[in-house]
Amino acid sequence: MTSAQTDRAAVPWAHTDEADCQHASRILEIVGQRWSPSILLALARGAQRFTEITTVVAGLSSRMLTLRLKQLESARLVERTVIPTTPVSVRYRLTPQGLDLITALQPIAGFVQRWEPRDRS
Amino acid sequence: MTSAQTDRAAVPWAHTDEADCQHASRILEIVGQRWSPSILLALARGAQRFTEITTVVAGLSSRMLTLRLKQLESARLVERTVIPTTPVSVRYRLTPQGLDLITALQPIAGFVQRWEPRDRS
DNA sequence: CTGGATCCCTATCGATACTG
DNA sequence: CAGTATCGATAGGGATCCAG
Repeated sequence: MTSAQTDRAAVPWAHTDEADCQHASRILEIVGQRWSPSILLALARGAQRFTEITTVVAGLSSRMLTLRLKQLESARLVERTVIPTTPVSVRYRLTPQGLDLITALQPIAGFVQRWEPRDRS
Repeated sequence: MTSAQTDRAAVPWAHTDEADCQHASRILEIVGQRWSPSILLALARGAQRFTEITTVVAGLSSRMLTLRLKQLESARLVERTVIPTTPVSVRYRLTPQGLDLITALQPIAGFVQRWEPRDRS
């Protein structure tokens, strides 16, 4: 129990190096942004239209949604499709990568449920 | 069911509700902060002293470390222990909750390795 | 060694108004 | 419907200096 009482071979994060951490940080900084989780959740649940997302996510302005969607799109988590009707409609969908991220985020939900004080009525 | 073509019973995030999302957002906003992942990683790998962390995490100033540690502490992810030597030394450790968070963050590392383009310029 | 206090610049956000 | 433009307030972050 001197410096590291943990077994490096047994714990998965032991061989997470700085480079991985940098990469993970970028993802976490995107996902950690305000509104990002809510937007991803909305998309995961089937929302596709711009206005639909602003409706589902309470308090989200169109301005912020635009900003977030651009980020998520350049992170290749969300795909934007323009359908040339009149007027044009735009559809947003999670990419396979985005879906994978949602899956990777699931343990966080579990963590929250384990530790967050549940108010039961 | 309305417009969701997904099977609610099959996909785990389907029954993630807004409340869970709010809770998860708070965690993600903390973890997504600049330096937070690096600090958590440093602690997970055995760093305990203040200066040790600033050394391990390149570019991290004492000011930012102070701020982040306070956040992590009030989120109950990190525990601060003062050892009354002369001069006093302070030890930071991950709480069980903090360790659990690290574990919950592991899939993110997996995600990154799956999708991040390996840089071979 | 472990921070706290300032300064100062920038990024971010919300509100509002406007457009094709 | 799906955004863009602008503004003002605030929060974040780096640099620097200081203190117990």
